[in-house]
Amino acid sequence: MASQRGEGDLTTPLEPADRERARAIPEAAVARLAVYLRVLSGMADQGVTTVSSEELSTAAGVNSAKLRKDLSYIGSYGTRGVGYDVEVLVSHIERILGLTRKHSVAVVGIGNLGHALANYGGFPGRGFPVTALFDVDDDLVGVPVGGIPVNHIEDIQRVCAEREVSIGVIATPPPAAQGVCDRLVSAGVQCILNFAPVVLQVPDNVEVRKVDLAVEMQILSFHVARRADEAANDLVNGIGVDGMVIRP
Amino acid sequence: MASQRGEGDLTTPLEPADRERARAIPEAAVARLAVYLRVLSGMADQGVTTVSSEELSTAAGVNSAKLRKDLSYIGSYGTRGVGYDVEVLVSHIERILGLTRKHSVAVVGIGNLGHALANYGGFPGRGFPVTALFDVDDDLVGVPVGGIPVNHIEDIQRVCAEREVSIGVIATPPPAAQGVCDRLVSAGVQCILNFAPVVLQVPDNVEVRKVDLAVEMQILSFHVARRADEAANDLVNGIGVDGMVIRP
DNA sequence: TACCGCTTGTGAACGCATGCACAAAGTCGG
DNA sequence: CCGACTTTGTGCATGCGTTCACAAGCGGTA
Repeated sequence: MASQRGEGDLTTPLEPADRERARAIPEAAVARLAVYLRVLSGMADQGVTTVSSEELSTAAGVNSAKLRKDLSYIGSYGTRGVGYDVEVLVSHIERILGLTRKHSVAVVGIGNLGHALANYGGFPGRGFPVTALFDVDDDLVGVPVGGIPVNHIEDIQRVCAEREVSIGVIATPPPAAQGVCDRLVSAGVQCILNFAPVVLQVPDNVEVRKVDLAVEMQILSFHVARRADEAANDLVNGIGVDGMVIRP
Repeated sequence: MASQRGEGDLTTPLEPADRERARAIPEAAVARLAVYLRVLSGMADQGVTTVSSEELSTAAGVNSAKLRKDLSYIGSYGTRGVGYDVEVLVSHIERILGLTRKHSVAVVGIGNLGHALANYGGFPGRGFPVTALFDVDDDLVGVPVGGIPVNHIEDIQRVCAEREVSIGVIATPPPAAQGVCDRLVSAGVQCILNFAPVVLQVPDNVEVRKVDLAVEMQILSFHVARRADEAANDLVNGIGVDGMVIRP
């Protein structure tokens, strides 16, 4: 048990054992870890010190076995017969997710969405300070939004370097997205969160996550349609909408 | 070829063959179909009439085999040796995704994000008109946002019924989310898009999709950390940051 | 008409993620 | 100190999704 680590030390960030684990964590599990972390933080705020996999999993909306497996990816920090120490788990997940380091965020495209993002003011969950804003519109340049003055998009490279931006958020109209993305990449940004409904082309060393409202809506639409369809289907098969069989 | 269907006819929406297929489409494939649809629409606008799986797949950022399999879920609409007719594919995907019907959207929580969403004015991709806005703040009630006056949250049930809302969007602060969700559900809304960082509890017949910025950021953070870690690891193993071996 | 080249559609193999079920391991009460 | 109870951690089986590879099918050409 020779662990316990300082904050954001980039040269020796994790013990070798943890390091190999970090490689092996499935993407899906990483997303859930973030959810567990939020639930755990809430519990810690309420003074809860210990939690079982059963409690935590229901609060996070997953299967308890899945939860335990997810936690096992990052090591064994529970006590059999008791559960998990909330504080320990929180700090351990934070370390695995790299949250001991601050991640400076730049938002590009200060339209409606960009405004909303900038005004979140330090992203939800903290640890993600927005330190730079960009837009093409000269009228916006210099105007402070959420306390930060907007820079012109031409200055991306310089400003991102100065402020050590590690995450770029693209909130531009679709046609501008790829160009902005290219600039962010050439400015050394390796992680991009893309709100524009465009498939971005990036080099292998850059990580892109996309948030696509249109796609989300259309997935919901699909389910509406499927349901309406099943209902119609059941009707012609003699089953009423309430599940009662009409013609037995 | 006894197909071709009218618009949003809820009683006989799909041919039996299509109906069974719709059940079987994997969730992941549905999400990609929405992406294909967008790419195809763009192509159609540029006058492209035919596209091969290879072209379409690279434009959509996926493997060509995956694309063909995805399309096979919705039927065989390609021509061997030639490719797919863009128009045919567009209208077929639209039908499968249920986009021949308009889906009325309600946004709850008119803060920064709610404003941004309301102002999108008919959601990206069209076919998702925002027809109702809600907030608890009395000062907001009656104020038009994006052309639609805000209603008080107490009136959700009545207004949603009147305007036949089929999709509810939750953009409230976290503590309010579950309450709002419950009201939407009791108002008969069966599809919810949740922007609040909360795990919603809903009955089985309700479909929830969540957009969680904090989680997205944390996933990116994880990759930043993993990368920094690999770099450190490679350094101690004698591999420089540019991939060159220092001590062979 | 018969051949050739191109592209689709899909059977089959593979790999990843999920869920089950249980042994291991710890606590607590007597 | 021991035994009963609780909860973790994980080996294993199952199912889903992705990828490969190729036969089937179509248009163009001679």
